[in-house]
Amino acid sequence: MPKQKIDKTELIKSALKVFREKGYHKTSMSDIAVACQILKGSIYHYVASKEELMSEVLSALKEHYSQKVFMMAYDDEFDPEDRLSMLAIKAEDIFLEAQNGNFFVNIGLETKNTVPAFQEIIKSFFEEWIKALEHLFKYKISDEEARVHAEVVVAEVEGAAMLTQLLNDEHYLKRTNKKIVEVFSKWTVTR
Amino acid sequence: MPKQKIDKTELIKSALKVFREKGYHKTSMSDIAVACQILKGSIYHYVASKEELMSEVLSALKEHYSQKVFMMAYDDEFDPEDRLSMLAIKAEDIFLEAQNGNFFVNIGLETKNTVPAFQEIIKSFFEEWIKALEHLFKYKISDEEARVHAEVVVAEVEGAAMLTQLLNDEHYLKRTNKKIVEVFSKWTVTR
Amino acid sequence: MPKQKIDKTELIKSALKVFREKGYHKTSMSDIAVACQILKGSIYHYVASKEELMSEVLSALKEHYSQKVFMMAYDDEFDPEDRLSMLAIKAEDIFLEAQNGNFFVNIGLETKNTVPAFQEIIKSFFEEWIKALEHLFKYKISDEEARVHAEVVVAEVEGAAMLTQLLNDEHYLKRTNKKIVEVFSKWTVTR
Amino acid sequence: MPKQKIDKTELIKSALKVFREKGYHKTSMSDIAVACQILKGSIYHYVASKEELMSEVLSALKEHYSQKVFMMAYDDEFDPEDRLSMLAIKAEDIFLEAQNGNFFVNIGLETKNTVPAFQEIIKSFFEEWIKALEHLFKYKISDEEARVHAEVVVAEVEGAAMLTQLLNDEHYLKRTNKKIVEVFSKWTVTR
DNA sequence: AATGAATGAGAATTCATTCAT
DNA sequence: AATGAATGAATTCTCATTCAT
Repeated sequence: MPKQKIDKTELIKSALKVFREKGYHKTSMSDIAVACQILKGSIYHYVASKEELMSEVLSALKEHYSQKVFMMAYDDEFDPEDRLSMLAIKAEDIFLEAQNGNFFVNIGLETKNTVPAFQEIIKSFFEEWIKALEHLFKYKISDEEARVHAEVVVAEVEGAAMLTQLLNDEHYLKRTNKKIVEVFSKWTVTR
Repeated sequence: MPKQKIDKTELIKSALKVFREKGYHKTSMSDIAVACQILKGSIYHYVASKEELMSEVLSALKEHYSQKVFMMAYDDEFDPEDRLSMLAIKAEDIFLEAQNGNFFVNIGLETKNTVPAFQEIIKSFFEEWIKALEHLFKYKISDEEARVHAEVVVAEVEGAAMLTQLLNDEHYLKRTNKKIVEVFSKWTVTR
Repeated sequence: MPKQKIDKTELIKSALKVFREKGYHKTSMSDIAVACQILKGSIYHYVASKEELMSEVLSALKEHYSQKVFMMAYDDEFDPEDRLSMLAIKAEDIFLEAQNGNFFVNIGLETKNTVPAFQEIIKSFFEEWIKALEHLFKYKISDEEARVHAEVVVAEVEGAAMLTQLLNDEHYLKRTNKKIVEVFSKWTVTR
Repeated sequence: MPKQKIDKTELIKSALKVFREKGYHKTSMSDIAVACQILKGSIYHYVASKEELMSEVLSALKEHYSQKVFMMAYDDEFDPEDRLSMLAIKAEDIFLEAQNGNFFVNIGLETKNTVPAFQEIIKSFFEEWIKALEHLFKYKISDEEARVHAEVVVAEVEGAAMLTQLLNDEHYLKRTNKKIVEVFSKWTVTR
């Protein structure tokens, strides 16, 4: 009696939720099955392994960021200031909503030496993020400075997100985001 | 052949090495036993459980930082500039040597929702670090600014360490450390 | 080779056999797995733990006694004398067949201070047994006397079963059962 | 630094306490070591194995009953009635004090099929008990009846002790002991 | 497609026992 | 005698994965 109970998108969404909560190694296929209300064995109709499932989760999430968040940096309909603001707000929302920081960071650190397969996609997430910021900063500062500043900003945000998580205090992340936008606004255009 | 093969300090050192490499959940007691060249079961002479072992590792490491690193911030024999420099160098060395970033961050993020017992000690590590920096910054800026700046610096360093790890490029961490020391030197004393 | 190899009823029957033989603590999940010809791990498809397995065994066995043995005390199609006789015969058969006395007694005594979870169901077994006898005795003696006598009879039978087991001699149990039926027959109805 | 910390008698007493509480299989050498405040390894100076330890415990306890309890049955300084009374009181005290019923029964049932070595001594305990009662009953009834009645009395007491334990109600044991003494007193001497 | 029973390797932990000091 | 570290086998339980239905 085969009846489609879920589709792959739902599986990936549920898996993300569980992986976010418990991390990669501590999440069992059973946990995920419970989360999508199917049986453990059925997961293998959609993916070949736990590792592949996580890869798909990471890809889907990265795609989401690319198209819904980083993309905003290139949208000429808005001022660069507004675009940066929007980026910052989106990022903050995502971090705080999930209450678990940046998924790419969490999984990246946890699996660095145990599941190398995930590193590539995680790397590309950060590259895109840095590039989006770099693009905006180029409106105001030199190409070289823009790259450096983009890297610094990503580091600051991630560092703040981590403190927010480990010290259970949202102010680290909020203050950092505010500062980033302010600094940008104050720059006089030099190019 | 019952004869002292290891002592608790060695066990904790070996455990740290393995936990650093594979994280908490992916490390098995067997992995640790291999690392200390004893049998799995013998570990239970020293600690009651894997969780307790990790707690001891975290405590020992925090103690090490307190006494060998953060302590330097309070050593009046050196200029504040030099003390900050020394702090930065020490921290950088540790991060890069281990090739696995900040142990407290890695374990803290991995176990946040799965082993709450570790959060307290991890929190205290960051508190001490922030306080050490705050103490130094107070030589040059107001009390309130000093606290804020200390938090920012920790976030920056950790963010950079994370990028260094995930993107496999040491320059993030090195640049950040350099910048922090430079900024400090440039401040004219205002108090 | 995933195909139905056993069902839960079989698991419980096999577990009962092994528990009867070796008791609770000395029986390993491995022993039970061997008895049902499945793998150790597979047992956990049916029950969550050894403790739960024993609970299910006790429940199933109590249910069996309720419906196949104690129930006979209330069957109006037979004389009270015959009903008591049938009860005694059934009980004797079961004790002697298993060669291990009364499972509820054995497990109850073994686990009294180590697995309190079993006590409830064991208690209820004895309560039902006493009530069944009490019901029969009420045909001949006062309500109060009937209760006391039911308790005494259960104690006598269990004491005899124990001696039969520990001294390896069936005569204790057989004699006791005979006496109980005889005493009942000799009572002149007083109510 | 070898200093006598305990003697064998103390070891056996402590072991009895723990075995009574947790049974044979669930008691670990470690539990016993804790109870006598020595180290696990030191137990092996006194006994060669856990099994030997239990054997010594059983022997010591049986010896105690022989000399302090059953012996009373043969003491011509008292009336047979008084002797039986004393026996009953002693037995009741012991059962109720320990709150764990009859040690010989508990261990006998638990280890019947797993540690045959204990059965011999357990058997001899019951034989002596029965013989002591038989000796007293012979004052009033025929040799053959005396033996049978002694067996019945032991069964009744043990059955009642078991109910007292499993149903958590002292009245079973107390009522049985009272009855036994009363019945004895009522017998007119027939020999 | 979905089920759910089965697998088998491996996890953490316990424990009786040994033995050099 | 006592210690306490070490052993190694066994125990309970978990889990990713397979596959007949």
